[in-house]
Amino acid sequence: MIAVFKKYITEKVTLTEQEWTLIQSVCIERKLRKQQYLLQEGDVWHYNAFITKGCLRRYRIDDKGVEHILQFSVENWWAGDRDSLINGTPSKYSIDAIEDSVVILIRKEDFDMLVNRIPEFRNLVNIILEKSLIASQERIHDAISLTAEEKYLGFVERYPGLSNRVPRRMLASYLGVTPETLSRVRQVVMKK
Amino acid sequence: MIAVFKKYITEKVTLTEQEWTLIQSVCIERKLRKQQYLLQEGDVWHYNAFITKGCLRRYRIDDKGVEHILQFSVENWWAGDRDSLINGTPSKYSIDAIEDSVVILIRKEDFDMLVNRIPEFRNLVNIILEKSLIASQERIHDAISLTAEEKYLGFVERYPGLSNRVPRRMLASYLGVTPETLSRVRQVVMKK
DNA sequence: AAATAGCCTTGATATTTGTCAAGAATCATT
DNA sequence: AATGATTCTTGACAAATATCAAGGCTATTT
Repeated sequence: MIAVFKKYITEKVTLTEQEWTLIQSVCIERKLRKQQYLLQEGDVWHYNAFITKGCLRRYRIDDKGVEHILQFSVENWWAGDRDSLINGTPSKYSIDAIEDSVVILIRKEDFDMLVNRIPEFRNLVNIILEKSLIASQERIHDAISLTAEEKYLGFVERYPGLSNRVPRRMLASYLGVTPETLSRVRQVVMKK
Repeated sequence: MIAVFKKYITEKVTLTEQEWTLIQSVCIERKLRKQQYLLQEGDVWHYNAFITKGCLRRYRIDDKGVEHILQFSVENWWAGDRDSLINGTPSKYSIDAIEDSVVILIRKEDFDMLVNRIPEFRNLVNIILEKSLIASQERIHDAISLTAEEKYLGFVERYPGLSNRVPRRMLASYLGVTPETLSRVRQVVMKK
């Protein structure tokens, strides 16, 4: 499964063979069964996680016990809790697998080492950060501006395929509406 | 006003005198009258902007002509449109001054040069990026999870002072509610 | 200080979304 | 294939928020 990661990396940057060997040497592959936790609320997060297979979600649970999903991560994307990682604080989030998944973990110290030793890797990481931030801004815009229907259609357009892959109640949670509302929205959309 | 920027920088990282001189040499100071644009929708953004005085807002206007504010930036914070800056695409946002303001502009090429020549500066920029991303995640959570009242109280708590500094209709726009709703929410909160 | 314009609030009403409950459909396990 | 458990949908109703309209307040300009 590390081949997926290698493909991802080498498509984005050109590395020497030694550099890739160095990266590979700090990669930890971990399988996750559906429903299994990668991170539980309250624990401190020490890794960067790259998904080579499957789908994960990061979410929080409010006072009333309702889940709110901040992120879905599928193959070729990253997961984790930056806040906990950087500040060393207990995580407010939980991360678990929506499908049987495989992730590659790189410990924070190792990741920092890679960033310092491989300039191309640093660039890549920076670009990912920038893209994440731009995407977050877009999501904030949608959250404060759009109706439930617009949010749903926007999601389907932005992440084609994913809307059929995640359970509806989770999609509803991600969009910030109830499952019932999403169900009705979909019904209306179908008729058009 | 550049003294404000120097103070900001030197409080965060230690620089040699030459390094600061280099930074200063690419700083462009610009005054903005209240209401004046720093960036207009459709234009390409080429800078990083640091606010030394005043308050700016970044916003979008939807099909119905309604403004949606993505960000307020006050003294000692940054403004700009990363998306346009990085991708060279026309901006979806406008940025203008809520108060008479002073900003320091650094052209993209110059900024990249600083990042490459001054390792400490690169670190600083990275930390800012990380913090911005963490804050964005927090805002997404609030947007999809909280009621209007909770959003308002959260804002007041997170940005004390700012809620009295920006016009209420703009605060409402930032929170994703109408001015009328914010007005009513505040009325309820006052009584408690 | 007067005039003007924009902003904020308040009320009445409409719309959207949430809540609760029940039945149907789907999925996982045996 | 049968069972049970979860998820999804649908309906009736409740609550939250938006819309529209009017009046009062505030600030800016003259």
